[in-house]
Amino acid sequence: MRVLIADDHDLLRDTLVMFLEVEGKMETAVAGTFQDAFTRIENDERFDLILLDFNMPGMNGLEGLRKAIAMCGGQRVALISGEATRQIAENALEAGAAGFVPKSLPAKSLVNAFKFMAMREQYAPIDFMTAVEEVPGNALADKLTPRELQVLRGLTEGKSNKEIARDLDITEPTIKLHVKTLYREVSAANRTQAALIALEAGLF
Amino acid sequence: MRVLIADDHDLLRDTLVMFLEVEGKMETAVAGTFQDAFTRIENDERFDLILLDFNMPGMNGLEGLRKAIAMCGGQRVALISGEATRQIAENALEAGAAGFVPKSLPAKSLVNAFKFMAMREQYAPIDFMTAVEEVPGNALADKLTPRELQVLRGLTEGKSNKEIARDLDITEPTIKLHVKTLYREVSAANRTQAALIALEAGLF
DNA sequence: TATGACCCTATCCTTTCGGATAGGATAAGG
DNA sequence: CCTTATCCTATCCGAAAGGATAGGGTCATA
Repeated sequence: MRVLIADDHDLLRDTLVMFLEVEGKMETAVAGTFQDAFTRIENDERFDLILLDFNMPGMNGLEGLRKAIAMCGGQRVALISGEATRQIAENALEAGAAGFVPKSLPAKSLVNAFKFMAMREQYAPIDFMTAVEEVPGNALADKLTPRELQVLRGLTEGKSNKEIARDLDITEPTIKLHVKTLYREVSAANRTQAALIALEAGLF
Repeated sequence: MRVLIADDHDLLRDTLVMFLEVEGKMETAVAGTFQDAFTRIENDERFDLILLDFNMPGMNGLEGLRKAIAMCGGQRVALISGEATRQIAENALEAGAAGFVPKSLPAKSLVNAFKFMAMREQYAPIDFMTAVEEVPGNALADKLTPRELQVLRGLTEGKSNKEIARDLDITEPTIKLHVKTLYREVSAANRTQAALIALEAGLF
């Protein structure tokens, strides 16, 4: 089984390669940037699994994932990340990724996940996908109406009510109302706190 | 040589442990949260090196580092991180850390760095420490006076001018002055943006 | 001793926020 | 049909925030 690992953290890459070769009897190839990975995919023979880091240089989030999936017809492409949210994982799976692997996964599970994905199954750790969903404090997005979420996004961008009003093409008084009710719903005392809380919760 | 590795990414921890034991002939112990690490330090025998992840649960940035250094008298405590900025690394070293290890370091170098730190030397990768320095936008903390930094911290906590004034035991007009000048220095249009910029830059 | 950097206080004024309240329109569901 | 939820508009008012300016104090350094 042949695996390509693309991650800008040499430390993880080096140790992971060693682990996969010893424990999983896998052949490995590595890349440190998206461009690296890209050229390897173009030139080398086929891989049973391609692992792309979400935060690596050139990756540009899900854009890189989509590009990779599109260009290496049929080869399995999975996402790996230490920081990504459940939302991102879901989007990746929707985009046709072979799976999502958080770095909080034990190394042994990783080997199993790899084999699973190479068999053309879609993988994502259940606890990761469900955990965040049912935490009440983090169901933040569900407590807000679509409109309030749009307003909240504006707050997280440091915009004034007037600016948000212009962006959403509604009047400022309306924005103020949404802002006010939104404060209650996320337990914020002012717009800065609301922005911080939203970011903390992984929204946007 | 005995090493404690505290990181919430099982994947890195597992593979790193294996690597260190095989390549570096080191004994390892692990922890997944700051609390875990804390109890291990309290109960276990002494370590030649303790490695703390900057982003792990309970760590709270540099606060956890300081706590660890203070409580395990004489033992070497180093910081590891995949995302931290040069600024954070510098602060860590100033706080008395044995060193700073970015996850972009090759695994082989890591073994050497560990041995180096265990010999009571202070370690930080030169390229990492110099590279970011010449980016003008990231010298953020250096552009602000100590007082302005205190005020900025208040902003990142979503506090009002009045609250900040009470905290720092100075009058509100003074806070407003610092806030205003601070905006110019970090290129913010309002307090929310200032808070976001500060957090983005890795301050606090 | 003089200059400059930093910190503090203060006043004035305008804009923005944030809260309270009172409506109206629409769509979904009992 | 009525209720409820959501989104919209609007006005009023007090409290913050933000900008401009004018001081005074300390301390290090030239």
